[in-house]
Amino acid sequence: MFHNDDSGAICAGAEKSEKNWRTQLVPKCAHVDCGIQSCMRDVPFRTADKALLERSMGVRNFDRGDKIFSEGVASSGLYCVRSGLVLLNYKDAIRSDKALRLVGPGDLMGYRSLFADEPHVTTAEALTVCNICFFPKTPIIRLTDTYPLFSRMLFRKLARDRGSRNGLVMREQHLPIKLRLIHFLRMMEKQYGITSRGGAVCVQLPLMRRQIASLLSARPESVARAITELEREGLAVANGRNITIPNPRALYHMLDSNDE
Amino acid sequence: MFHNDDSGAICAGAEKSEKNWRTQLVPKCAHVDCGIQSCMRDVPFRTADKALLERSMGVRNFDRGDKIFSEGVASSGLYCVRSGLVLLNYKDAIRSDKALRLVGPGDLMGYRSLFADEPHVTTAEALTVCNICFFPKTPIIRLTDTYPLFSRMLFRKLARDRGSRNGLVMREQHLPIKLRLIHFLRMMEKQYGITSRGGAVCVQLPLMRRQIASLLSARPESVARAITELEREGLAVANGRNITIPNPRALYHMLDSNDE
DNA sequence: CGTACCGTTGAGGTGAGTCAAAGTAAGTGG
DNA sequence: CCACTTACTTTGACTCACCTCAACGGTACG
Repeated sequence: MFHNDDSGAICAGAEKSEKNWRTQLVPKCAHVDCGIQSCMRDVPFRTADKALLERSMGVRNFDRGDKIFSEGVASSGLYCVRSGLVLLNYKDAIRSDKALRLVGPGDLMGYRSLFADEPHVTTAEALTVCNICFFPKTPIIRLTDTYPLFSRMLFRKLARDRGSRNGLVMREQHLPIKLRLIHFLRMMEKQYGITSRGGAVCVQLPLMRRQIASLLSARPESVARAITELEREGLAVANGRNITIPNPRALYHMLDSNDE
Repeated sequence: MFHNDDSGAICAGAEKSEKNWRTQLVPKCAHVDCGIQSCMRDVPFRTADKALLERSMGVRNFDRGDKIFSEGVASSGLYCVRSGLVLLNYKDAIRSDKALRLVGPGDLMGYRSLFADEPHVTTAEALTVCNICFFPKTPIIRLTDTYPLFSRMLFRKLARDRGSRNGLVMREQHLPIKLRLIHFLRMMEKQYGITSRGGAVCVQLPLMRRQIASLLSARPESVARAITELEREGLAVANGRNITIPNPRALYHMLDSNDE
């Protein structure tokens, strides 16, 4: 379970500033409104315990490029992305960086490290401006110990997150780059695509070619070439990080019948 | 969390026989002695609850090639490998089979599907004769609800399992085949290697070239060639599925300094 | 003794990596 | 506002690691 994309650094964004998580401006709604909330429904929290969670919660904004937590650092809690997009990186067998997966709004990070009680094996980097909330280890453990249902809902969420979404990117790496790219676009489109009338979908990717390439286990040049090829085939229109897919069904059809 | 290698099929081994899990000969020790036991230490189980777990536990043997559970089937519980080796397969974006990871003695299977309350996305196939025990969903959920510490220990085990071991195979697939093979051998050697005096290690791989290739996202021919090349370099001696590594440090050194 | 499958080796093709260079966009300072 | 820097993107030419296809030896099994 948990895969390796864990995390939970001590005051992770130390490189950003010494600002404490609490000092940051907390959005108007003081209550918990991130991914963990879906695990709290139906759980008969006592008022005091709910207050504990809310009190201990920290919220911070990160700029593009900021590290939210870093590999090798001990976990100090659970991170939850409210807005923005985060990339988890790890180091492979020869110690070079490799993108592992994307973490988006409503997703949790740092759980593997938290529950394993081991240092992070990944580094979380903000791809866009991010609003991220943080729950320190102690109250989280205390609440999972007190409320088994909360615990179960939390694990259900984690188990389901990994099941779908971009965890899949990693599993397709034996396919040709073009198919991996299509697969990647399909995932991004599901989460971030804007469908216009006519069926065309526009995705604004918050990743640069280098990062897409790392996710796909490829090189930036190869990604550029694959995109160019899709353009030549009329399956996509790229404009920097904006990609328009005129006919999604035609594009995804290539995954089913991989006849060039 | 959980990665996608989940599982927990209903009477999974239906293709093997209609034998119920309980009908199989249970090894002399009637108590729980598989991977889940490590999660039970220090947990203040009441006698009745411990008995419940033991009573509901099923044990079965599988022959080489048997399916323990299959993709698409709903989870019915948690599987634990006592002995033998199991391969988890999934279907990729173009619906062709791909090996995901190996599951060995003490490891759990089927947890993602169990906790996500979703069908299995993988198929578990016995690579060797396997002795596997099974805990039905209901008592497992009941016990995790009753004993938060048990729950936490269980998740800790799962989180730690994925962190190390062969989950890593998947993450190295952008490296050349030879390095992936070395990485794979290192993992297998740690678990199944027999070290003779002199430092040489002998590993008897229970996988055929085809399966190794699938794990490494490569072709059987390429695996054979990579092994041959390691032999030419004096780093390994292969005899079918027996591989002897005369000097493990020299072999693994290639991962650090990948200068051919 | 044939059938079937696994494992190995060879020959040949190709997808994708490497290297290099030019084009583009974004930020900086005068 | 415009040079200048810097980093990202794209394209081309070349190379090579790996895949494909095919043949052959070994072993198991009926």
